Amino acid sequence: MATRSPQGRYLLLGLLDLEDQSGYDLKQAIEQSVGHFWREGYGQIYPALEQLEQAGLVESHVERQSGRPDRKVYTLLEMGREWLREWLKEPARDQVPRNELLLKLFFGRLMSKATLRAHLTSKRDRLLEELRVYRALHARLDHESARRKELPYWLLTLRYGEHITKAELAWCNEALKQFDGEIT
Amino acid sequence: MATRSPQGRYLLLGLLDLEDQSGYDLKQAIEQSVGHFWREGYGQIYPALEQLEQAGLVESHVERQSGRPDRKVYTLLEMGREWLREWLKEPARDQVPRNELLLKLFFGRLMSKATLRAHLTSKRDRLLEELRVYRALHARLDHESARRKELPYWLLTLRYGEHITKAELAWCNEALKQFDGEIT
DNA sequence: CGTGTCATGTAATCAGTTACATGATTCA
DNA sequence: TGAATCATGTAACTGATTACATGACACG
Repeated sequence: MATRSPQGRYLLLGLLDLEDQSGYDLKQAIEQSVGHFWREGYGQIYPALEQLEQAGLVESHVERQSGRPDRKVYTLLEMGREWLREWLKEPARDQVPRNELLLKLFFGRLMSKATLRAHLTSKRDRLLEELRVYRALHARLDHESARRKELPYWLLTLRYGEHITKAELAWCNEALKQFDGEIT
Repeated sequence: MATRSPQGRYLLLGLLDLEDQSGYDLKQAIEQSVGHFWREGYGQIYPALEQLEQAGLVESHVERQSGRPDRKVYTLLEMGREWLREWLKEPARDQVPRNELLLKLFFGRLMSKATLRAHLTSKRDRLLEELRVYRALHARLDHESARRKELPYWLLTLRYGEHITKAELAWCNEALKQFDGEIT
């Protein structure tokens, strides 16, 4: 496992540092904690866990369950914790930007004003929904994780999302105002 | 070419609609026009152009040059323009979010305050630089493209970048203030 | 004389998504 | 009876990045 290996692995290490859990649990945990800025599917998680185990960064044991499938629960090993710490020190690279909406709007001259507005209002709706999710998350964090030492960091990433979403919303409304009423 | 084929193809069609050009030109054009929200490398562009030609959406002719390599210049065909228009009507999907900086900050408890601040200040510096680029782009557009019909759409995407970057900057400063002075 | 620009492309690798497969239990 | 949840995984496909290869000219 080279230093430049996929960042998703470190996410798994980081979550396992908080709590022992299975691949299935990890998927859930990802959605609920970092889901607004990072996503992983099972197709990434399960093979990654196996590789991490082979590399000696985590270990696993099978928990037998009655009535439902057995769980394979992973534990972070000291070596894994060290890899995680090392990774945290390295500078973060910006993701390659890829914004499909902007790509379409860039060629906005080729579409009708109605389509243009539809793109923008649909985006605005999704943004409003996102804001609601953030508020719920915020409330849940304040309530359930009030005394966790990690809380300030979790709030930091949450506030990022709120800042960005509000900015997108402002842009959206500004754009809609600009094309408001224009026909053709 | 199915409807869900890579969006980068449509970018090529869109740029070819503005002007006939070569793969090399397209790379340059991408960087200078949509570079802040979309990137493509030669490894994508050249094969894509060939596929577009085979699909009958563009055509090419070779321009001989003395002293420098020949250019293969592509032209958008009517069918390509139609594909482009159809694509523009379809709703844009949000990209999968992947923010490496936030991923690290989420596990901020495992790093020193110095590292945390280093991550944030480095991000802030990059954001300030981005803002400068936007200002330059803004000026160039106002000056060089003043009478282009596409200008309002180009400005729309530019303002998006400005909004977002400013929001990120505000978040960054807020975060730095929060961890200011904290040692350990 | 080395670096950068112009110009086109291929091949190898790596990453990511989607679909598929299994199978018991719970809930409406 | 059918859908959702729990739980693990594989295989196929698609997409993206990186490195490599070529070669002339211009600039300092």
